[in-house]
Amino acid sequence: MKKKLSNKIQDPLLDIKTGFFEKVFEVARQVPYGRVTSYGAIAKFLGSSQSARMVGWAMNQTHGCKSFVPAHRVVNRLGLLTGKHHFATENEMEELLKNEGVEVVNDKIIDFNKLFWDPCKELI
DNA sequence: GGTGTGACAATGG
DNA sequence: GCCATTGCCACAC
Repeated sequence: MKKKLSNKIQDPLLDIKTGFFEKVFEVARQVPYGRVTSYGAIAKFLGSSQSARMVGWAMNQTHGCKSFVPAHRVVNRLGLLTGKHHFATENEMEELLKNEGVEVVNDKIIDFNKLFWDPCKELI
């Protein structure tokens, strides 16, 4: 039964068509422990700084991704956990960050500027 | 194949 | 400094 018509974006490794998701996942996995990054940073690293939305979209696929992607380390440029609602539980993202030593208050990362991890500079 | 949308970002008033 | 608008690419319908 080949019913994988709309399920094509289930495996990022197979998504070598565009390679966009693959890059997003790869970068996301390279985020060090206790550090965070923004969608724009990843988008910029991918060469599509204006397509930050796609990064968020890619994160949405991480749910169906077999490999673990630290999507909790990826937040918007304000350090706000905008994507927490997409996790299993809203607390999960916050707890994960706290577990890594990241201070989170009101779904916002404290010292986001300090914890910010820029793939363009760090991951080269 | 056109339209809408999406976990954003940058810009303008 | 905040609200509204625009841009952007890929995917779902």
